[in-house]
Amino acid sequence: MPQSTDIRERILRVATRLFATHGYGSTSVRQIVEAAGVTKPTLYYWFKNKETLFEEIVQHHVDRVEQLLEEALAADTDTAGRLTGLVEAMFAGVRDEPDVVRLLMTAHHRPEEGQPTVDLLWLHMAKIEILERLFAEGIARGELRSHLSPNTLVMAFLGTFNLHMASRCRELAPTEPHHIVDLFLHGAGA
Amino acid sequence: MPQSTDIRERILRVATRLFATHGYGSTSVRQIVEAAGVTKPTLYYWFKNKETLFEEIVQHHVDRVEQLLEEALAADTDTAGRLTGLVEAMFAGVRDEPDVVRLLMTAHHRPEEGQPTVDLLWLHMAKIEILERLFAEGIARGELRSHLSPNTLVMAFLGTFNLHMASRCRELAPTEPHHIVDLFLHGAGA
Amino acid sequence: MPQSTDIRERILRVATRLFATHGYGSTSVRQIVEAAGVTKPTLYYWFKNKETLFEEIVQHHVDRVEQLLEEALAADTDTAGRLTGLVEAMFAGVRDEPDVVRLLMTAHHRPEEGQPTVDLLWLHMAKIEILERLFAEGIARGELRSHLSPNTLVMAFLGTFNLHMASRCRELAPTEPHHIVDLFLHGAGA
Amino acid sequence: MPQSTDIRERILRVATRLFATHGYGSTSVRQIVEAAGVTKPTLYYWFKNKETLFEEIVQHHVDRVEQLLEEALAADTDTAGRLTGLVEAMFAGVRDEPDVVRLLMTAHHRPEEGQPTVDLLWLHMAKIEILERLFAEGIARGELRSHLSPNTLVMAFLGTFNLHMASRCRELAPTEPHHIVDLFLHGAGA
DNA sequence: GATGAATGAGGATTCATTCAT
DNA sequence: TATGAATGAATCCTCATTCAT
Repeated sequence: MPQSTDIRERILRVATRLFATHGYGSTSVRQIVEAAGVTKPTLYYWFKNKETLFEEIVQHHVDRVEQLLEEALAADTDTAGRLTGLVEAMFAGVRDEPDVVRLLMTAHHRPEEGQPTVDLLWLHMAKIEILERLFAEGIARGELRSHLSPNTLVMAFLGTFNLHMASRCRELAPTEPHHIVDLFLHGAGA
Repeated sequence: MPQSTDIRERILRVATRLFATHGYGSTSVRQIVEAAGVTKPTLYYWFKNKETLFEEIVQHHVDRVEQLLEEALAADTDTAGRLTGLVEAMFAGVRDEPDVVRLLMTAHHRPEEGQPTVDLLWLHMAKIEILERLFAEGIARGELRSHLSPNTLVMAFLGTFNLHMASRCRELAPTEPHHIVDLFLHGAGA
Repeated sequence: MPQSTDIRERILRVATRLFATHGYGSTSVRQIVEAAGVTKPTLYYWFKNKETLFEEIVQHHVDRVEQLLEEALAADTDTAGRLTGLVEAMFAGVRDEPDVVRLLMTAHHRPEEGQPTVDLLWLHMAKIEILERLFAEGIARGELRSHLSPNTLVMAFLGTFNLHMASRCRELAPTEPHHIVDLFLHGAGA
Repeated sequence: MPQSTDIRERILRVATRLFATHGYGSTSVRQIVEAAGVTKPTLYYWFKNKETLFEEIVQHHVDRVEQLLEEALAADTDTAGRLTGLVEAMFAGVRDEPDVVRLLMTAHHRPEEGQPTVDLLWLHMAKIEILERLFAEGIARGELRSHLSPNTLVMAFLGTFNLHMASRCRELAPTEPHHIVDLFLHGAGA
């Protein structure tokens, strides 16, 4: 029945994979429609053009990431628990859709000079804001060192975290989240 | 006489900027030659084709990064000092050539299906290997906690570090390297 | 009930305007249906295809023009009066549907090589025939110079006439028809 | 040698014919390059795009027409002689390049909504201005009736003239120019 | 060393048209 | 009657690349 929407979803799925694999400019509309098993006019029936298709994909996943962040912040535990929960949720998301990380790492490109569609900076800004609230609460509760700039904290946690997800050499071990948060909270020093 | 090499360098410089700004596939040879003020046959005189031009650029900067890593490792101080020196050196490099970070973040794309030219993974592998040696020495000297997997350490440090360089919102403060290393060594916990 | 015919008429009206403005080949079916507020299958329900839609429009206005010509010829006055009446009637028609002149001036194009749908020559042939009868009568009555070829007369009158209608810079003045016919009959010479 | 410019000229020649035959929108770039025996990139090497190719063609012939008009005006004879010379020169031009008339009759279309590239009105304005000077001189010399508006004179002469050139059913007879001017000056009335 | 001119292949997008509903 | 969804073929244009000079 919802055959129609299925086609849209299928296009989105294969486009995500292709954009993530080859990048925006190196992915042709022909590649997308052939992989999706549809014709070119069908793609243009559902999407205005290649660029808005790309933007819709990016925006969709950006929204999902922010949602995960909000949920982690809302958990009823201490900072360590919240951070662990966040990492676990993100790892699960990556496990389900492995292409997304790569896609988001390329989303800061501007297909057309002029309007910065989805900038990596902007992308991080949203994440950063949410994380800063989390860390501010942690400091207020006395669970985090107060003399560190919140931004420095965010950079350390988010960077660690991004790199873990980007480098999927080995499968993400279930105990990994604990180690990551442990290292972040207690440091590497002896 | 050095006129000739100047042309080559100019092509490399503008190509770096364009590849970093638009990505490999969204940068055309025409854009490059127009920005460099040369003609297309001139570019093809100096470089085999677009792909090898890209690879040469990437390889050049990868080599520079590895060189910085090696120098940091060779410094005659403790682990904290080495890490601080590394961050400072990298920050200096980014200050001089801001496009490079963006370029390297996109270098994991495969322009042509099949031959993985310059893979992000491979890129990190080299970095990781060097850093792992640094951390192994730190553990051997008793300066780092020994129960943490070296890989986890690398991910935390490298990720933090990458993100700092990628987000050049504010100018990198001179005291920043110390804070970064401090946080890495002593953790965020109170 | 008349709803249905309204749709047909609306399509004809906007198609006339668009064909006249952009020409046959530069007017797309999408433009027409969007301007008419209908869907594409609706247009194809009422008209076989784009070409027959165009032909029907052209034929409709060609018929109207010929009708005006016949009526002018049938008037019960001398040649001067008939010509004046003809110009007046045509001016009135142009005032009501200003797009038509432009449309007919482009109708001599052959959308498809091979089948000359509506040829300008053919269009003029019909007009010319009728006008030639008018002038032949004028000569027979001794109202027109007899040594001029009827064709030359037709060309002079029809050309003057066409150009007046095509150039709608200023509103067509009510006294204009008299001047046009006066000039045609008595010449520009002192 | 001038092989290069030859290609440009060949493109212009066949494009003129095709635009005149099918109209701007119904002539494809593929048709043009195939008829010219070149490839598409070659056309785009010499011309920015289809629209500027069209505009250049139109402008070229508009310029030629205005030049003929100026020359006719400069002739050292009376008004009748000047008009006859003008008609003869135009007929000669049409004989050499028969497509041009049809082309100019379609040039009032606006390929893209917004900027009225080459408008028929504008085209006529230039012609009209020059002819009005010619007629003004004729009136000043007492060779033309003075109570006729110059604009009416222009419309009559230019329209007659246009139609003669557009309808090339039979070859333009050498004596035709005299008849045309005779009719214009002395009128059709007995 | 460097270039004007050319090309085969492919880019994104839209065309006129139709089917199943 | 009317439409949402789909299509093969064509649109204009640009791609990376090369050759003769």
